[in-house]
Amino acid sequence: MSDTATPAAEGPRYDFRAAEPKWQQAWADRGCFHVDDVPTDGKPKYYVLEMFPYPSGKIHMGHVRNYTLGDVVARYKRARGHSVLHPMGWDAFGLPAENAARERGVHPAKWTYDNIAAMRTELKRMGLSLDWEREFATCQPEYYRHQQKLFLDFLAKGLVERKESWVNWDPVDGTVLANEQVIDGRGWRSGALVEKKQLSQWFFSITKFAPDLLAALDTLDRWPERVRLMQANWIGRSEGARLRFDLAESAESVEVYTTRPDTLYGMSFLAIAPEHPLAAQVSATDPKAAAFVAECRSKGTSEAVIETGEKLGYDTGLRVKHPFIEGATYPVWIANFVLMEYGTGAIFGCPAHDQRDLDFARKYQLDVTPVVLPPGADAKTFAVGKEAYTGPGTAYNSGFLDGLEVDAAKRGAIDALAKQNQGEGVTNWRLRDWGVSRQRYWGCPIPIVHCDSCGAVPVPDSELPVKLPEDVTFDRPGNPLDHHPTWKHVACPSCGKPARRETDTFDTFVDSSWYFARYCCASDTTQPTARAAVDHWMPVDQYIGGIEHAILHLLYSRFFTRAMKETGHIAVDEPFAGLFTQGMVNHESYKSAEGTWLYPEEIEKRPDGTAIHKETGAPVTVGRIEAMSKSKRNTIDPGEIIARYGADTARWFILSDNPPERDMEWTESGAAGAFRFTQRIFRLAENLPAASDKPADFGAAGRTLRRATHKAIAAVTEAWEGFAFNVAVARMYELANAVTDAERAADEPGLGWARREAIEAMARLCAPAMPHLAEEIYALLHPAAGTLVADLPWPEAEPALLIAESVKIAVQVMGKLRGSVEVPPNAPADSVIAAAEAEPNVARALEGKRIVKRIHVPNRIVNFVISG
RNA sequence: GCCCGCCUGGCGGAAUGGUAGACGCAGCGGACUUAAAAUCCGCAGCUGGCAACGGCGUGCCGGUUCGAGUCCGGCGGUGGGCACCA
Repeated sequence: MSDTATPAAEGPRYDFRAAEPKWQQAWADRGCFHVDDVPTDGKPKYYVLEMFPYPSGKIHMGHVRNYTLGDVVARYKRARGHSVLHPMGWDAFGLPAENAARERGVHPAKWTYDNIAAMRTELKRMGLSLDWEREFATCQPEYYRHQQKLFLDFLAKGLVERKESWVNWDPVDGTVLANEQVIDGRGWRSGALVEKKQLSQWFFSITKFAPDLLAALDTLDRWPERVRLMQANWIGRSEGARLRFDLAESAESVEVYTTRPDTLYGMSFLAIAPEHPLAAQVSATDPKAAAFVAECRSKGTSEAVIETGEKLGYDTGLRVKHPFIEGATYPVWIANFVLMEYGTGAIFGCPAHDQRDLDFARKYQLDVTPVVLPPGADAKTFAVGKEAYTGPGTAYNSGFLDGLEVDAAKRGAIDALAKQNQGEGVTNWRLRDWGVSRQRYWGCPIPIVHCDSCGAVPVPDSELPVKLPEDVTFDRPGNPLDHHPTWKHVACPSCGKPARRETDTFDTFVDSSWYFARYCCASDTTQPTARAAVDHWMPVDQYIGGIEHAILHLLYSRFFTRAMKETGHIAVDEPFAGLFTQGMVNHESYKSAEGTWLYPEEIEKRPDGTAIHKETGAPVTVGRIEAMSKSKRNTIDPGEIIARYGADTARWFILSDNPPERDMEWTESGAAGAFRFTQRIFRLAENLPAASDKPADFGAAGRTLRRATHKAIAAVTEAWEGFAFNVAVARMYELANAVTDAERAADEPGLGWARREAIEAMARLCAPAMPHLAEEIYALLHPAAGTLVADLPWPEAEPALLIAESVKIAVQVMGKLRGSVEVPPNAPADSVIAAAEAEPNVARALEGKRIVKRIHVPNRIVNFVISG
């Protein structure tokens, strides 16, 4: 070592507790991360956005990961010469605030703003390169007044509808859930079993954009393929036919949607959803039918069915006529597997070519007639057993369709139906309109007044915002806005007579469907978006967040952006040009002998991997690694980690563990290892010799180190660029190892200069990940400069130093490695092959064989193909 | 049931079709220390061999190729999304 060793018992040399606040202050003082709404600096723009947090009160490791990833991108792009918009705010409406009000008597607003204050402090400790001047919370009237304006503009454009419809009622949250928000028959937030209930509510007409929302997925080439697939499946385009079946005994008819009109001749029944109007009609006079319908409703959507897999039906006794076969009629069943929300709420059953229909037919002994003959099958012997045939083939047993392939038969059937005026080809979508009415207090009021004379009347722009009243009580279930003694009583804006305010508030997904646009012009109080600013910054160049938002939030935001474009508030169609979905942060879980979950700090790990309870010494079961959750007590508080190791260590470990799109495991030893690294590179910086002029020539050690430095610059740049953040970290460890080697090498002229070069490169390369340490080291190297790393351009590798002095070529015989030879880079093939043949171990393998072929890949490999 | 992803040492993982296991974590051995901590040096896929050197090896089976973790086909496992979607 060229310097005295670290004295014993001395604390960490790099004092992050002093350094981190110091540099955070320096960045703030210089306004490093501020950008103008409409910049005039001529730099290319780059908008980095991480999904804004719900203010629960404390940040968790998922936030640390999310915001670290975003900060790496923001700082890197900034160094690359972009003007970077990197804002932060709060998704501040939502049920937890109301739950807190009900449980603890604290007002939702106070609870929310207190939480925001606490979380802002914690976030600021992370040292993120944010423009805090753009901060807002969606619960501020200054934000939601513009949202109300957007709603009114959408309404005027015909993008909002009020519909009477069956809704999912969450009895615990006392709120309506969109179908998309019901999971296994339970509310996605409350977990309560959902009941069906009919309500009148507001819908955004997202289905009007279904074709475009689907088609435009192809343009999102910087989105993960699987997210695009998930959205495509969710939108669910299908081609089929809508056709009318006439009832045999009356003039009425039933409309059916099918994707397989080619199998009409294989029909054996017609089935309708329990919510279908015809089912209600039958139930009116048939108590058994009524009982069956009631049973289906109380069973909820799917859970019981999933468990039993049983398809249940009730034969109404009604019969329908076949559109093609004169005189043929089929029974009409009410079936629990037919969805009212999809297609027309009625299907025709062709058991031979649909598995569900087949299961149903077998259960109730209905006919199974195959009408599609698989290629090569014999029409006389082909039969359907327990598996429906859904593959390609030729129509048979199908009258005029006989002999046609599936696609041709579909067209033939549709043409015939159209000719008879009984049906037509249609495109069907799985996507449904977005119901946004919520019967709760802590949300954005829907700016509508209900008048007995005029109906639903929009609140005039001049009266916005419709503010939430502050004096509300939570002493009974239901919506406090509805209970409020005066708030809802207003004069009709249209006729002036007494009328009532809409007491529903918006789904909080509305708040998060346009916040990214608002950030661009957060200080403009007059309008939702200032076009010059929004047109400059949008779309978001890199959006980063959890995969759990792959469908709803992203799809709603895509809809909102289109609706805002139609109403003149934005120029783009797509809000997010680039999307990155991060994995979860997991941790081991621990259980005591009594079966209770234990916090990580309550246990002590032993070298063999087992664990004991710290206080009692009792053995502890080390459970599986799973998502951090309060109930499992396997949470790690980022605040404590930052207090103990500093923000840079937390950021570094979270980047280093694994690729950012995968789930990671937070480990104590990994965090400690990251901390050691921060100390190590600081020590390498402290041990540097004094600055000197760049020498004309370097010795062997100096040349080796300089090559390592410039290779690292190239490799880390590529890794940051490609979201291979764990690889970037690995390359910096390699550089640190190279500096350590140089530190230990015999001194030679210029080596000190090379070491300083390496450490300066290290500081600047690691700055996106460890910005405080980077500043500290840079200041150590340039005490008088007064320059911040945050303001420096990105380092460039010298191309000449990326070329190795010699390369090691692997030599294979028949694809098996037999040795290697050291040759100059780009050496001529002849000389490389000659050297390879001469290598002793290779020569032995070649002895007595005939070389059939010599393969030479420059700078990489030689392979001999031999015979005999 | 449908759709998607993933599968590499004890662990996280690296690897434009070209020396599999970089880098880190954990581990082992050593140096320093009265001792510990910290730090530094070294070892480390499995297997045979004293060694030189060999055999096997990226979930399994096959294919393409001079050469496959990587490309293709099939199978298995695992994780996720959606789900009676007609």
